[in-house]
Amino acid sequence: MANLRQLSEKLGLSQTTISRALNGYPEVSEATRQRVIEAARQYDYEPNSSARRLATGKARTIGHVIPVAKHDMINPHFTDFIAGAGAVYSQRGYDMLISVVDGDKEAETYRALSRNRRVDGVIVHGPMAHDERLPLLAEIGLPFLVHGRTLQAEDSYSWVDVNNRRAFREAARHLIALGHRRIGLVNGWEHMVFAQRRREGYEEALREAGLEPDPALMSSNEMIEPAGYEAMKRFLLLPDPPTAVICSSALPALGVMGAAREFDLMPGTGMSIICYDDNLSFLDIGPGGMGLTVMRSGIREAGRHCAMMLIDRIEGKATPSQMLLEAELVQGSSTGPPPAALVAGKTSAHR
Amino acid sequence: MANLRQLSEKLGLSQTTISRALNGYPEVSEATRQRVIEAARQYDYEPNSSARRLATGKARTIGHVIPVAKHDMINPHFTDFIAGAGAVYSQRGYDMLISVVDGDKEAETYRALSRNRRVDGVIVHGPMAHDERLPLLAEIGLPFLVHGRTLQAEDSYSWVDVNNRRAFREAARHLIALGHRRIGLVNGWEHMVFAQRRREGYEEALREAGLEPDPALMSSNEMIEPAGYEAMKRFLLLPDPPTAVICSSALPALGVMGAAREFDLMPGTGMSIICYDDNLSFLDIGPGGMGLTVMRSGIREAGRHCAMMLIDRIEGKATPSQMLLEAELVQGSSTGPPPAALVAGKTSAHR
DNA sequence: TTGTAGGCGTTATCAA
DNA sequence: TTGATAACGCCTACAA
Repeated sequence: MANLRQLSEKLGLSQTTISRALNGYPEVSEATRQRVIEAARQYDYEPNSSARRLATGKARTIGHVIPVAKHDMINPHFTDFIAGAGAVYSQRGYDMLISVVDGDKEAETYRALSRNRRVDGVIVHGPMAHDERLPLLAEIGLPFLVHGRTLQAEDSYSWVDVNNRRAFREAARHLIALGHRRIGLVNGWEHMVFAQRRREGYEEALREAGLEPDPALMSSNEMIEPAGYEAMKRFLLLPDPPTAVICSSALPALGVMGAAREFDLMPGTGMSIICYDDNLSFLDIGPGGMGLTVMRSGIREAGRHCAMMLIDRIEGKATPSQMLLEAELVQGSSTGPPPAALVAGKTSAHR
Repeated sequence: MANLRQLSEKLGLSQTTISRALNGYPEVSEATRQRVIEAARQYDYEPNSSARRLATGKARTIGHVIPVAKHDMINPHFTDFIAGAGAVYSQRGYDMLISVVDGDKEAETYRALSRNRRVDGVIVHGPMAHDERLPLLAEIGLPFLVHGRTLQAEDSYSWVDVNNRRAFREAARHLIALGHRRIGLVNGWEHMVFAQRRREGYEEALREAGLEPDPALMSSNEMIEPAGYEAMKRFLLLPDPPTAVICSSALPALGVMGAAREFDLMPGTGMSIICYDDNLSFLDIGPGGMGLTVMRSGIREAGRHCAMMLIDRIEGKATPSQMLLEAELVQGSSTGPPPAALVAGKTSAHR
């Protein structure tokens, strides 16, 4: 059955009543409602979404704008994020609109999305320290939620973020407690705020243990396999190489492991490794998979939270709000006391 | 400016004329058109998409349905595919709708998408040998294009696929020409048609060289790192291990490399490796990246072709059509004559 | 070349 | 509890 009118003629009821029955309005009698619902199923009727959107003024759609330059990398974490967010959209009757645009057309795209009324709100990905998208979205009045935080006024907008500073501080503390004094950091690009925060957490832990952060033991790069490999190799060629390393993500961790292996350093005994783990579905680096000790906070859950909070906001069930997720340390076999400490018997073995 | 009526009042023109001017109809005078376009820009007017969709009956949206079970893996190739498809959608004024649904609700989702008129067509991902989605979509009359092929009547529907059989035949031939006789295959799950075709191509090449395919040298599994590792390890523990291996994808290739390294087999001299390469933006396994010899066909281009062909079809510019992409052999440093042949001097070095 | 009027399929207001 | 009727904002015959 194509539309309301036809169904109403079939049933001898007005379109109004049918609409009300189907949309759960209270004023329609239970008998009528049942009859309508039954008929809708029988005749395979479903409201036309454009018509409904036009009438209600709601798009029931959330947008994700993905800027991509020609041969740009596209963030592999995105897949799992949208798996989480998308599941929530489906449950709550929203559509997910993904807009892949040239890197320099992002602002323009937000403007168009808003003018068109194609979306009720957007999720902002990969926030920079000072991100021009936030004032833009505020100006055009498009509800948004940021996955991550900027350094702008934190409580003026909605976000979902991981406590990256704490995660990396805890990781470093864990290694320090095991006896490590030379700890490397394989980080992402620091124009991404989360990477900055991660370094800060790492440095905090070092300093509170009386260790001075050494720039030679830090790298900031794309979070991909070769970047991890190169960073680790550079570390290991130092006169005073690290006995442990903290890595920012699963992909570079593969490179880190590869480099360690080239130097015959077994994870956990020759070299301790802790990796931040987004719990990517296609790359299980933690115990159960590759067995690394990880700081874990699932990016799928982050996606779910983002979707829920933005929808609540759009539906007026919440005001701008924030959520700080904590990463959890999961013991694998890639951490242990440093080789020197083992020999000197300075530390008791963990576990 | 919110809508057409307001703009028409501002300009002292009818809504009709403005609509025509903006939509490029020929009958409006050039002077008027310029004036309208200028005013639209100035007042920041853009047509409401729901209204337009309702009036035209076109959604200008392409759907992608992604079935995901609770703790399922979500295909990492998807990211690059949608980067390619999404770029085309943007250029041609289409929206991309992604529907993440429970694994068992896929059919229901297609039905809803169609009844609602939310999309003009869909891309079908990950076709099975006999895929029930195709008859379903044909029945409900929703235009679709398959990324890959089923074993159903190939010219009855539109698809874009890689010539997987040929790619793997060529890869195997290349290794055979180098002198290899024991060649392993690290494949994906064979309920995916492309994996079947890959094995067939591999077996063809072996047979034409008088080699009998050995089940002990084949594995079929999820295309992730640990699967590659386990398969390779199993191969290497055989009494008569392979001297070369063909791998289905970048992620398992990492595992294959890792296992080879554990056995002190250098890629290219101790162990030849050819990998099928989707040219994932975040994992460059070919020359320039990890340096493997690869059979390459970019999945982003595949996404582009899918999008273009489906849109052409929807807009009546084309009938159902098919496109078979060829993978290209790209020489890296992971292939060479087998160690035994080197010693015996049976083969001249390649290149 | 421009304008009038009706329709697209819903939802929402007001009256019965 | 139900029903007319008027939006919602655009497109498109048909008329001028």
